Amino acid sequence: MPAASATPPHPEFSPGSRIAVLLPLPLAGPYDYRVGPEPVVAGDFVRVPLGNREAVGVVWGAGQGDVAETRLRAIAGRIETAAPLPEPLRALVDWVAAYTLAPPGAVLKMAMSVPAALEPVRGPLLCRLAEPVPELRPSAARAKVLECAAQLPPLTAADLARESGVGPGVVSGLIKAGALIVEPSSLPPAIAQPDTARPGPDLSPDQARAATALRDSLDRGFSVTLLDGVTGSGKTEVYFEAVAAALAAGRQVLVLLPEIALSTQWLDRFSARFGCPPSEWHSELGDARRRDTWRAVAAGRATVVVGARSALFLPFPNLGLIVVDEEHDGAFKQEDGVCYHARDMAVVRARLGAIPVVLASATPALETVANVQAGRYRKLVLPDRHAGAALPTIAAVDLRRHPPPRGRWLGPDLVAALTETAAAGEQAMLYLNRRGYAPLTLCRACGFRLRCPHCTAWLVEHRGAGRLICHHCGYAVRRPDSCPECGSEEGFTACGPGVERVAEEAALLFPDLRQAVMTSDTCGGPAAAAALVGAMAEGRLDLLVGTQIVAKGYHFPRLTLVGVIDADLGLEGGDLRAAERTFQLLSQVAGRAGRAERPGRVLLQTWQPDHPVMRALVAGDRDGFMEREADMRRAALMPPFGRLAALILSGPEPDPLDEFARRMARAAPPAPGIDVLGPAPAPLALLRGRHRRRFLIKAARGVALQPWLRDWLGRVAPAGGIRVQVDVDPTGFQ
DNA sequence: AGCACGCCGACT
DNA sequence: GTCGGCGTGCTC
Repeated sequence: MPAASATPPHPEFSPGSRIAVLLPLPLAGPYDYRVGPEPVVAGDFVRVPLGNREAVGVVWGAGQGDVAETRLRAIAGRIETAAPLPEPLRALVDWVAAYTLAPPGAVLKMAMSVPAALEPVRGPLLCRLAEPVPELRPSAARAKVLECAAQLPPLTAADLARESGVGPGVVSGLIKAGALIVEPSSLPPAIAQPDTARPGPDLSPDQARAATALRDSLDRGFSVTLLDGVTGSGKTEVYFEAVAAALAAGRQVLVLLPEIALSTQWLDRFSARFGCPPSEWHSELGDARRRDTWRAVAAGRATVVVGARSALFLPFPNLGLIVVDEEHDGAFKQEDGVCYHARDMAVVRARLGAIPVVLASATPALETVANVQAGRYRKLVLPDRHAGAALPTIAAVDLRRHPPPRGRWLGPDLVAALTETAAAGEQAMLYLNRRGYAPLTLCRACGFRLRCPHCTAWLVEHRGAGRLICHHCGYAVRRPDSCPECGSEEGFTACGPGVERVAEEAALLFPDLRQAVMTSDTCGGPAAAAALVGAMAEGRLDLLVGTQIVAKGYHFPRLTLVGVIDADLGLEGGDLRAAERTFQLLSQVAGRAGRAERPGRVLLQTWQPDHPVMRALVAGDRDGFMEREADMRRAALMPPFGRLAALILSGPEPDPLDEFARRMARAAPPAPGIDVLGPAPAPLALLRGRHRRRFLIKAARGVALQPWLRDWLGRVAPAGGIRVQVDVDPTGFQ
């Protein structure tokens, strides 16, 4: 493998010495062990005794020595089938653990997510004839073996000897002489290698300039480049050129996408460019594919991996480029377990591996924009849509002046636009970021609202599934016959719209249109999503009604109208990033319209057409909007101009939880530049049957937040089933 | 994460 | 009188 020198050598530890082994468990740190009779190197996977069982861990470095020599136990053995965990990945594990305050072993667990990959390759070793058979001293016994090997399928050495009627020594002699080749019976599945020699598409001058700049960054160590291009500007084609160049240089490439399971169009484009699909990495992968892909990455056989955020922890020995596409997308933030932001950690991984990282977006995150302005990230701009297509026109529809009829959600302007689009034989999309039929159901007699017994949330009616469902814990019930509160059998009223209800209304108004609903529940798997996307792209549908998954990077050439049912939806609930996120989502949805010859238009139904988000969208003033957002955050010393951490306390009973929260508040060590806000009920005060309280910690930019948090958390010990979760740089409202 | 140790309800 | 529930604590 060329350029293997990119990975520094692994320090070796001799037999009998004391080493640190990190186990994929939520322990405070690595455990010390004694090296057995064989030396090991840092990164080696080893089996170690742990209590009365055995665990697999990774040699992390020299022992720390804080455990008595007499308590030290010896390593049970080295796992020989796996290459050592590459140094940059070990460094990333330590970095992420220190930054997120997660136990290092919990982070390592993400890098060892496929235990089966470390098991020895199954199946017996089989012998087959070498081609060509080398010159060797002939003998009758050897001739018999060679004849059998030529005529029979591959056999084990013992079987081959028996079939040939010779002793086992003859066969092993032939193996030693190179006339027989021994291979495991279950060969790793072959992975098609991308063809970098295939010519890429014709690039516009802007695209070509950006592609050249990205290619040039490949052999210059660590760098971060924001690829900032309007929707439909061909960012993918540009970074594909950098991918091709990295592959041609013999390096591996990682592309992170927010929702890989739904990215069939991306996969098609990759195959069209490189002649074969990339390796995929996401949670929907089957066990066998996961295991094979992990091994292929570790062995350097998988050269391009496209994956969700967890792909960041794959054991690339030779990574040369990382791309984070749709870098602004909230799906890159992991909210449970180890809370990390894959975009930011991709930047760290790139720095630790001394390689470039490309962040691509039409609506970059404010954090990224600030990093560009501070000179930490470079920016490449694609100002125009590809192939002469124009950006769609965006108009706000004032629902105060032109409301839909009572109980309806499509206003007269949107209905007129849909009529025109249908008459022109073009496609339309209706966007509402709310799954199900209705977000709230209440009793006709007493007004009681059906709520989840385990969460602070209303039950959402899913009429298609015939259920009321909690979107937070998955609790589902059939619609009750009588009110659980007053017992009335008068029935229930559905309040507010979900996509199902909008689709129902559209079907009523436009019975001739071929329509489909696209949400995470209607397209359960990648195959169903691909089918819907394919039907839309090929014009077998006229109208697509969907949640935010319809916004994700799809290219529907015949789509000219996008209607946003409730543009204000994301603005509720004092979230720091509500405006920014709404702007990004609506820009992304709007960007689906008019991507080919026909111009596109977008109607935003809103109750607040004067809101800065709506004004900016209508005026196409992204940069002005982001500047004003930045000004507000700067004035409030909020991220990225200050730092934020959230502490979520949860427990089975509210009273002990509140008592613990008060104890925590008293224990907070005073420090200049750090403000502790709370405790307060967390935004979901009850989730999955657990009560939740939240602290927000606000710190100045230069303050070392993690040591302070560690100090604080060390002063109080939760008990009675109470758990404390730390989220450094929280993004959602948790 | 496992697995053991340790204190309170329904059984032979 | 025991078998077994899962709460708390330890594993180099």
